[in-house]
Parts: sequence; structure tokens; C-alpha cells
Amino acid sequence: MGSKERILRLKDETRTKILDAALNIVQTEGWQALSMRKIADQIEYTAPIIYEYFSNKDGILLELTRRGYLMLAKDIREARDQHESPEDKMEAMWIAYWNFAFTHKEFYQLMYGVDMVCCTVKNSMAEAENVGSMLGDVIESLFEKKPVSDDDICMKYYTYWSIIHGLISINLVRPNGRTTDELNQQILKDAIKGITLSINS
Amino acid sequence: MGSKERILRLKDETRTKILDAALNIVQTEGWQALSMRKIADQIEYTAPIIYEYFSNKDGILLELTRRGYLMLAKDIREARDQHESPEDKMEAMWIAYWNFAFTHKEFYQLMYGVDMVCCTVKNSMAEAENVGSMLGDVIESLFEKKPVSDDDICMKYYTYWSIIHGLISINLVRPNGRTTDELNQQILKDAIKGITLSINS
DNA sequence: TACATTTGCCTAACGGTGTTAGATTATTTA
DNA sequence: TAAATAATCTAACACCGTTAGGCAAATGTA
Repeated sequence: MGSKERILRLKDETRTKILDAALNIVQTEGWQALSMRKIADQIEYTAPIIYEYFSNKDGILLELTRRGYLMLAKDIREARDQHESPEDKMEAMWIAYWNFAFTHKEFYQLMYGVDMVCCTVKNSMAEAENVGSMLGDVIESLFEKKPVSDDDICMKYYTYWSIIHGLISINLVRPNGRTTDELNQQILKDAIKGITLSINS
Repeated sequence: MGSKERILRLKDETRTKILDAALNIVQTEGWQALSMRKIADQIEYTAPIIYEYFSNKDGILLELTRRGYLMLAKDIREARDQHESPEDKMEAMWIAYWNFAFTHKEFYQLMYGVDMVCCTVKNSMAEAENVGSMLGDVIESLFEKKPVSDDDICMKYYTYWSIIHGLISINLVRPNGRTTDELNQQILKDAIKGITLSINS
């Protein structure tokens, strides 16, 4: 009875097709245009079929969020592993974060609620903790004094995160601002260096 | 023919009632729950009536955005005028900005696209420029070297804005994070002081 | 092979949304 | 009082997320 597996594989394929279709619609028409019927059209089914693969629309968004965090974690991990000193790691990781936000704009919007409909319970997700712990680890290694308290790490983490998330949000929501890419990069790097320097001052 | 004016006044009143109703719904049920029919219910009319006061739903959001910027500008102006030195002004203004975001959470969400449906063309609005120019002026006065280039101001402006907007966004989207108010304030003030110090370093 | 059961997929519908057209009622003007 | 204008409503359109029920094909069983 190998047909069982083949059928399961087919089911998994259409599940993936649903996610791909959703992503495709979002990338071409934006989050507002995403509808169950459009997804169904694209995979050549009718809308109710989707509910056999996801409990509802939020289920689809949740899965896409999960995948987004996995991609982001991969990018940040690779950036980390290409440098030696904590300072270089830190800068590379945040730049990877920054790049992710713009090369996967839709994911970032979904993951961080920038100009997006809230898909409710997206806080306290395991995949998000992963990114956080990696960044937290390197932040800890930036401190010269030991031991480093959780509050110290948390504070610096939020400081980094805030300025970068802020910059990204501003640029995502207002792409017509008069900030060039060069200027943004300059602000970003200066801010990172500044925070990094401030850690042991 | 004083009735003309009375009628105009009545029209203006219902226009305000529409905005108040919209705000009331948003404050109690969130942006997702805002609908034309609910607004109409609250002002004891039917939905099509609203289209004689606003071209569409986005028109309502746009007007609320405008009013939000006016309120924010007022808060920031008052904070500025209660201090003497540029450093104190800067901190007070950004703290006013911060406070506005949380005491008028719905406005901030609308104005800065945090966890919100996009109401499209909300960039390049006159009222937004107002806030920007005020902050820019004080930033310019922080520089010891003269003259200060527009790029210098723009960069520092974005640096300030980013970290604060980022912090706010994080806290708005993830209110269940383990950051206390004290910690947020600490991060905020430290970041402001840091950026301010970095201007003449 | 014949029947019963499960599966896959669809149509139709419910209640909601923003928005528009047309009819109806009330008010003002001549 | 009659005509004209303004104010407001009802009904409808096309969309949305979601659910219920039915049809037809595939599968399991005798």
C-alpha cells in the first residue's frame, strides 16, 4: 500500500501550492489583496478546499510567518559565521536582518506587523525566540565585564532592534521619503557602531 | 437667510459626529472592526449618508490621520517650549512623541502604519512635515559646527526617529514582551542621550 | 463482480464588507 | 398651493471569510 504515501505526498504538495499561491498574490498585489478565493483560483480549486489544509486564513498567515522566521534565522546565522570578532558579527547580523526585511518585504511585514492586518497571536513563537537567542548570545559576548545580567542583554538587544526596526518600518511605510539607500546604510552602520561602543563605556 | 449658516453648521456637526463615531469604534474594538455601517449605526443614519461627508472610508482615515498629526504637533511644541537648552528640548520632545504614541495608540497606528491596514497615500502630508520641521530645527541647533547640511540633519533625524519608532512599534505589536516601562524609558533616554552626544563627537 | 463506504471536490448559502443607483420623503422656494 | 430641491432611505452589486450539504469518483469489502 505505497499509495498511502503517494497520496500524503500529494496532499503536502497542494499544501505547499496554497502557500506559494498566497505568497505570489501578496508579492504582486499586496496583503490587502490576499483572499481565499484568489488562492483557490491560482491552484485551480474552489475556496472551501483550502480549509482542508488550513483551519482558516490566519492559519495560512501563521505558517508563512513561521517560514519567514526560519529564513531570517538562516540569513542571520550565515552572516554570523562569516566573521570572527563579535563586533564584525554584530554588524553583519544586523545588516542581514536589514537585507532580509527588504528582499522579503512581505515576510517582514507579516512578521513584524508593519502596515499589516494583525493576525493575532503571533507573539511568543518558537521560531522568533530562535532569532532572539542568537542575537542575544553575540550581544553577551560583546560585554567585557562578566557576568552579564539578562537585563543588560535585553536592554542592548532592544536598543539595536529598535533603531533597525524603526528604520525599516519608516522605509517600508514611506518608500517615497528622500532618504537614499546610501544614507540609510550610513545611519544603520553608525547606529550599530554607536550602540556597540556604548556597551563598555 | 441665517438658516444657510445653521444648516452648514449642522453639516459640520454630523461630519464631526462621523469622525467621533469612527474613533469611538476603533478605541473600543480596534481598527479591524471599523465599518461604514457601524459608524452609521452610531450616528443613527444609514451607511450611504456618510458618502456625502467623505468620499469613501479612506477619506475618514485620512482626516483622522490629519487630526492625529495636529495633536502630535501640539504635544511636541508644548514640550519644546518648556525647556531652554537644546538637549533638554530634544529629550522632552521625543518623550512627548513617545507618550503620544501610547496615550493615542489608535492615532499612532493609523499615522505610522503599525499593525494597520494601509490607507495608501498617506505619505507627503503637510501636517506630517510640520512635525518633521520642528524636530529638524532643534536638531540643527544641537550642532556646534555651522553651517549644518541638510544631510546631517536628515541623518540624525532618522536616527532618533528610528530608534523611537522602533521601540514603539515593538511595544505596540508585542505588548506581552518582558520589557517593563522602566526598562523602556531607560532604553529611550539612553538612546536619546547617546545620539545627542554623538552629534558633536 | 456487486454493493457499501469513504474520499475529493463542488455548489449554494450565510452574514459581513465598501460602495452606488434609484426611489422616497421632507423641506424650501416660487 | 405647486414645483423644485434637498435629505434620507431601500435595494442592490461585487466582494470577503466560512460552513453545510450533495454529487461523483475512488476505494474497500463480500
